Amino acid sequence: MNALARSPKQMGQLIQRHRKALNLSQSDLASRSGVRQEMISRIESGHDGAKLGTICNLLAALGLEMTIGPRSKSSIADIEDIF
Amino acid sequence: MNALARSPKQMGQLIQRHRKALNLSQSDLASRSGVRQEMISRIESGHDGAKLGTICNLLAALGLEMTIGPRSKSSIADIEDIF
DNA sequence: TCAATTTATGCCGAAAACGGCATATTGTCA
DNA sequence: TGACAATATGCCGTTTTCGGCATAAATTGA
Repeated sequence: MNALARSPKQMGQLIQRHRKALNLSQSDLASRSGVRQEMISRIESGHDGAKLGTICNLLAALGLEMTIGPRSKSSIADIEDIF
Repeated sequence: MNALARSPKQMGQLIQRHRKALNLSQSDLASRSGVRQEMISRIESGHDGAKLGTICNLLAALGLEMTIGPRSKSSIADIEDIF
């Protein structure tokens, strides 16, 4: 299922969600991705300003990928984010 | 149409493609997004290490959005990038 | 309850982003 | 060919990332 990530904050939430879905600790993800546990913590908690390369490394380590498309369809992900 | 962006380089190419599709100059996009023309130039030409927030601003100004999903389907975007 | 694990936070230093400005390079069109 | 627009590159100063290490706070399980 694809989820929206319009802001660094949403991106952090998605990374956390998928990490937990894989039953990985931040340290596990850290050793897989090369990104340190402390940074993962900061990124997941909405920390603005992570580098795109860092995010790409995390997503790859989680078996995820980014796609770009027209901004329109209000998907289920939007509604989930409200609550 | 949704396109893959697994790396900062791919992301830059996509931003450039969509900017041109809208007939915008880098300066036009700069004033819309708050990101300076010089940075847009560097990002479009594969500049590693832009901040996620900067990318989000550019995408929003282009009417685009990011989605995150499982890494699997080799889409047309992959094949395009080979050539 | 208590210990172990997990997550969050603080500080340091090196490297880099980014705003800002200047200017070189390239592209376009008359 | 010449003028103008668009894009690329260089430098400076401030801010921030990020690696690295330490440790506090929170969570989990026995």
